[in-house]
Amino acid sequence: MQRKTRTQQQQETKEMLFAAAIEQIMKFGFDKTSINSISEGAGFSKGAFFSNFKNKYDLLLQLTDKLKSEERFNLKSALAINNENNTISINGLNSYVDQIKNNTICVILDIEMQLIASRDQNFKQYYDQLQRENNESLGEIICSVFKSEGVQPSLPNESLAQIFIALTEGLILQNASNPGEQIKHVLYALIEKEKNPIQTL
Amino acid sequence: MQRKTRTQQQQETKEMLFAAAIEQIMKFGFDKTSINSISEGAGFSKGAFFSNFKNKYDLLLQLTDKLKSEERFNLKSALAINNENNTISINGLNSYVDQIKNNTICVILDIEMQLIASRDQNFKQYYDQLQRENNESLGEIICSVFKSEGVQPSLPNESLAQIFIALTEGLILQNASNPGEQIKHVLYALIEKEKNPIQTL
Amino acid sequence: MQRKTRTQQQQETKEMLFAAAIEQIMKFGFDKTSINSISEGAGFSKGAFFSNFKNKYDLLLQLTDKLKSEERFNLKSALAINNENNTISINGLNSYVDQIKNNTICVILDIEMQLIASRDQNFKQYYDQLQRENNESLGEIICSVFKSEGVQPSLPNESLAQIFIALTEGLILQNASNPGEQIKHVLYALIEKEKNPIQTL
Amino acid sequence: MQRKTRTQQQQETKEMLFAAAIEQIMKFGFDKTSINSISEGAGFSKGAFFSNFKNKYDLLLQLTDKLKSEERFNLKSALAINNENNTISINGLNSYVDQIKNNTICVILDIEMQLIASRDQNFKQYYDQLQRENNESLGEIICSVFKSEGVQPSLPNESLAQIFIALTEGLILQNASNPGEQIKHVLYALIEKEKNPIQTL
DNA sequence: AATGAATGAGCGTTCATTCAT
DNA sequence: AATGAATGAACGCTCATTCAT
Repeated sequence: MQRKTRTQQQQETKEMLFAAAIEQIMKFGFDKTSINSISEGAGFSKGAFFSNFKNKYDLLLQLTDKLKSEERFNLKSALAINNENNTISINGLNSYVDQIKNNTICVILDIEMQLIASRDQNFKQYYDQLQRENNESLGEIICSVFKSEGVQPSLPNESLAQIFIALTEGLILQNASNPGEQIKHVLYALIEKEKNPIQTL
Repeated sequence: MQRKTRTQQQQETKEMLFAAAIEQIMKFGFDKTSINSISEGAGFSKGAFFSNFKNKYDLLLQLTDKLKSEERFNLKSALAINNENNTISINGLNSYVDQIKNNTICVILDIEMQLIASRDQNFKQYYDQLQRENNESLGEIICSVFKSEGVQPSLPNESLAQIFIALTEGLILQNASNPGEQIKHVLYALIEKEKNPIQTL
Repeated sequence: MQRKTRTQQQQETKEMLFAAAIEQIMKFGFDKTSINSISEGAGFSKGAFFSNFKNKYDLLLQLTDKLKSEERFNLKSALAINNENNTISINGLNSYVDQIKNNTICVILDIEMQLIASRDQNFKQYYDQLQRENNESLGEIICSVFKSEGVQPSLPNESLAQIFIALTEGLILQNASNPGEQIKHVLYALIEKEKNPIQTL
Repeated sequence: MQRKTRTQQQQETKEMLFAAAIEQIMKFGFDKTSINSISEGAGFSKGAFFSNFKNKYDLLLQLTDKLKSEERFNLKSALAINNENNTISINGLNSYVDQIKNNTICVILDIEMQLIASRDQNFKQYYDQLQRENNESLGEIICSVFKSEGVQPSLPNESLAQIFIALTEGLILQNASNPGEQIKHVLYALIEKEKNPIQTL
């Protein structure tokens, strides 16, 4: 008796192709990652790739969708916990930052995607649409941290999310020594700023 | 009497190749930019390219060197003015930010280079060495701004530079709506933070 | 009670595959017609193709057989009518010519097959064997026309058939404006020639 | 001292590529002839092909142009001789027919091209334009033969040319036993027909 | 009988690089 | 110094074919 249906098996193949693609795009970049090496990295031949993706660009779209979905799931989970506790402490964000910090793969991949988006209008629309939703969740989370400190951010949630992402990805890309500490430093400063609103620089 | 010496002519050829390379790497990325199209974009044939660069990788090194040198020159100039005035006001940085903000080309190119560096150890060493010096100057400038507000940054100059770059490049890459404003917002917060040192979050 | 036996169903599948194959080979040529697109054109997947044909070459053989059989059937029918009437008038041939003229599909397909035959000895033998029999019938028919005009052709029947086919297919392939008229013009000339046997050019 | 200039050498390369292409398209057909095998057949690598042709379709266009030009040259030469003698005897055409008869290559290639034209509108226009001019010359030649027998053809020159080509190519494609004899047989008939204009079939 | 995932050879094409000119 | 023909590896992709279902 077979455990796996055909559909399951194909899903597994696709997951292995995704995994190999992520690994290689991270290592070599999208352009230098060949369909052949993705397939072989996943333990298949080229044909398996084309049974699962229409072409290389389709892989990019599906991979972006997958990664952003996972990101969305993680963010929504964090928000769900927030709803239970009614607040997210800075310590809560700390662990998130630390986790992201280690996740160089995601950072490099996301920058790669943003770079592709900056050069390909079609992909940009696709990427931005997925990113916007994630930014909303991320913005809410950061906003929550502000509120847990008793302040209201004067920047819109989207900006908070973008600043957070810029810092996280930028510092990791620059191989900065303590990205997590520095992100927290900036966040503290932004929260403190709201506590002392009398700034007239 | 010849107007241009041979060396001058070659230098001009090289400059045109650099210009074409910058334009195309920005538009298409390093991998998708071919030597042929760079050469033709500069008004020459492939041969001119190989008379000026050992190979495609050599172009990357020389281009990085060139761009980072120019950046260094700009930063040193800013510092020189600083030495005259003994300080750089936030307004001084403002104009720098505004200028960078418009300079999407440089940002995309620099991110491309950092991405390449993240995947190529040899290039990473080359890039980091050039970047380190620039970070020092940039750090000094930002430090100066802090001092002009009467405070001493608690972060090392290098971190200040890296945070500044992360914000600038990250926000531009994300196509954020007011990158300049947001960068300033963060900077003000960091300066304010130093004014109210009693943070114990 | 089942309407169709299994054999009937399979035969229907095969007919649909034949129809799709004819359409696509005509449109794109044998080499550029893929098994996949034939199958999908027939409303099936690749699997149906390989259940009905050993491989692509086998389709070619069976399709040739099918088309030549149908041609043979048509020719024999025409001959049968001839046997009743004891003669075929030129007008009888006219309608045949007119019908062929419109049947560009058959012409293109037949030329395709002859071209393949000219390059593939195995297929050539297969094709020639089928064609020879059809040429005999066609030759008899044309001979009949001569006889209906009271003359005996001096060319062997096979040559008459080959000339007739060469004209029909060649003129259609060249997109000549009135292929039917021209074919008749030539036929009349050949018949007239037999009426005036004193040619000494 | 070098005998061959660079341009000459490239021309020679191109000629060898043409020769190899002709040989292989004749043997295997256009679709089954690969750029690689053409190049290797000519003694070069793939790169040489792409230095001489934009792509495979460009080869088809240039090859068609070349072959039709040569054909045009031959036909014009035959007409020039005609102008000297003021007439072309049937014997003159005989030798032409005999030569064509042996030139199976040209026939197969031309049918291949007509088949491609029947499926590709762009190529059809290109081919037809070249063919039309050749048909004019061929029509004139055949007309001349009629005149040398003291008659005026009742078919337009273009039709005469098309009938002649249909017979030549069609009989050769069918592997008919004496194509030359049969073509002459038909031509004689057509000429005789003009001598006995009272046909009322 | 029919499906369609997977194979793997092969194709057209691109492109960094070499080198004779 | 610059040209551009030629090389050959690599790429994205197609497709006939196999086979477990």
